[in-house]
Amino acid sequence: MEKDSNRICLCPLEGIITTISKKWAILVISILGHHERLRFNDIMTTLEGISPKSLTDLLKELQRTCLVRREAFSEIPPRVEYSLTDDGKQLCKAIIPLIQWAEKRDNLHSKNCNATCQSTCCPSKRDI
Amino acid sequence: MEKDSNRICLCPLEGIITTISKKWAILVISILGHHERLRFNDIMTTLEGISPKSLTDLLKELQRTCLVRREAFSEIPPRVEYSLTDDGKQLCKAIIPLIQWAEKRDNLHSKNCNATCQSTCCPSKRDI
DNA sequence: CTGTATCCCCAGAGATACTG
DNA sequence: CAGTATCTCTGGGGATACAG
Repeated sequence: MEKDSNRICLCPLEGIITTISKKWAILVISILGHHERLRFNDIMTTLEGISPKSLTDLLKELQRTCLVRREAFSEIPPRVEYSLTDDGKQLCKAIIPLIQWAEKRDNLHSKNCNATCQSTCCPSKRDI
Repeated sequence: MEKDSNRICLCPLEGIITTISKKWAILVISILGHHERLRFNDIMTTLEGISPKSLTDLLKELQRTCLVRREAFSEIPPRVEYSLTDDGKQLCKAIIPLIQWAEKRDNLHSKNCNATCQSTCCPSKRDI
């Protein structure tokens, strides 16, 4: 029982958890983290399966929590670009240990991840 | 765009996210991480507000995913102790950067976290 | 192209009462 | 003490069609 961690407050985490635990959220963060800026449809097609409503809902939530920035250009046809804020980029880094832990654990528990990933479950692996 | 992270697969994370994003999940993991072993009622009272059903559901999920171990003793009255598995302990460590990021961010965005924590929102701060 | 506007559905979470 | 058994209800997520 280390003294330092005793002082850690879980409140802020609870807050952000409600955001990043939303479906697709981490995927969007990660994908944006690897592309600098992306348009609505690019994200849609990369995610393969998300509905426009779900994606706009999510993007709004991510804007609200200052993780994602939205830039609209007054053109015809309209162009909108999404990118991570500095906060979003830091989050991207903060979850790396979690991803690595999950990956290591997954490899220990089952060996079929690669097979699955090549097909449909994980578009991010191909596109990131 | 770093080459290494390009190879990271998000699949396993997606899997674990569905578990740890459940309400109370991270709180339970953290609390167990700081107490070695706890009984059902201890967790209940520490969490302040969770119903027995929600807690059993969650504990079952955490056992299913090999994060928490359950030990039952054949006594009257019955005694059951919960503790983290090695996997659970590693998870506990893996989310530290996330917690720190969230905490730092929370301090930047609003200064009233401490006030809130002292009251009701964050029993973990008192009890961990 | 970038979204809204609707409608629907059910899994997750809570409240309450009860049991071995 | 450590849970089950029920019931309820909300809202997140999806499908689809449409709009600026």
